[in-house]
Amino acid sequence: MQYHTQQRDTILKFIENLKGKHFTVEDVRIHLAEAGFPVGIATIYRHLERLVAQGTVAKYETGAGGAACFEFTGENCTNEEHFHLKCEQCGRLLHLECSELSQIAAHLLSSHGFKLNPLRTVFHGLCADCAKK
Amino acid sequence: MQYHTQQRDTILKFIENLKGKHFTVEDVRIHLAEAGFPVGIATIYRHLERLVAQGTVAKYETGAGGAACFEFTGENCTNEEHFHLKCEQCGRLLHLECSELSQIAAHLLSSHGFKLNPLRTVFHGLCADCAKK
DNA sequence: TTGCGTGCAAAGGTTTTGCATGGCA
DNA sequence: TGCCATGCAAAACCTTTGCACGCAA
Repeated sequence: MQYHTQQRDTILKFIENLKGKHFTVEDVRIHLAEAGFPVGIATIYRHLERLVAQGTVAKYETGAGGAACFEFTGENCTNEEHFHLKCEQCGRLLHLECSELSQIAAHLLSSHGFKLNPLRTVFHGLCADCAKK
Repeated sequence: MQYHTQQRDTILKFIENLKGKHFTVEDVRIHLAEAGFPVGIATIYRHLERLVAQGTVAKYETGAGGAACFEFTGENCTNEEHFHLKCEQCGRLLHLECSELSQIAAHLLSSHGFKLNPLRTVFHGLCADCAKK
């Protein structure tokens, strides 16, 4: 059973507006605090954990030491074609929609029996901007 | 300038023998301690950091909370076709050599200007064993 | 009233850093 | 001798957990 609390609603409202963008636990905490409704970090972690388990939110672990990134995906999440690129130089996390890339999920499954989770997979490398230099 | 120390040699000898396998800082520390030549954790971190910068060792950050995985690749590292799969259920980090997959690196570069670093990229999902269940 | 949600603080684990000491060149 | 390397301990960082209290149903 799940209660409706002010904290839950406030968190949900904030991250729903970030659909298509990623955020960290700190982002949520700071925003809520600045909005005049501070919420404990543990509560934010607990809600996000639950939302991830439900599939409403995706979690990207972009490397030890740095904070994890989350992203609101919504209930009917069909973004199989949505990938993430993490630049090793500038540190940015970029979004990439590419149908060609989604073929690799099919390949991994049919040829290697591995069921790829695009919502957790992050490609590491150099972004176009940084590669120029 | 870089000095030749016993610690450096001992660490290098150990991880060279692990070529093709991955290891954590703890693995190194425990092995060296059991071998009768304990080395401080900070030293292991500092050496691995340097080796990663040199390109001799690859580092995989397999998720916050868990320890990072390293892998000795050697100087003339040509394993562009070598990828890693991390199972979300059993936690294993699997190696995968697949020429078809290496095409995605080419695609990312030509179509999106992103220079993929296979040595840092980890695919997340369910391994064949866990997917059966 | 029942029991989940909340928040604080403490604990957990990994990694980094400061500083005095020790070893290589 | 000069400088880098080492190791210990402390700190930093993100995240999880224990526990008492508060609030939703």
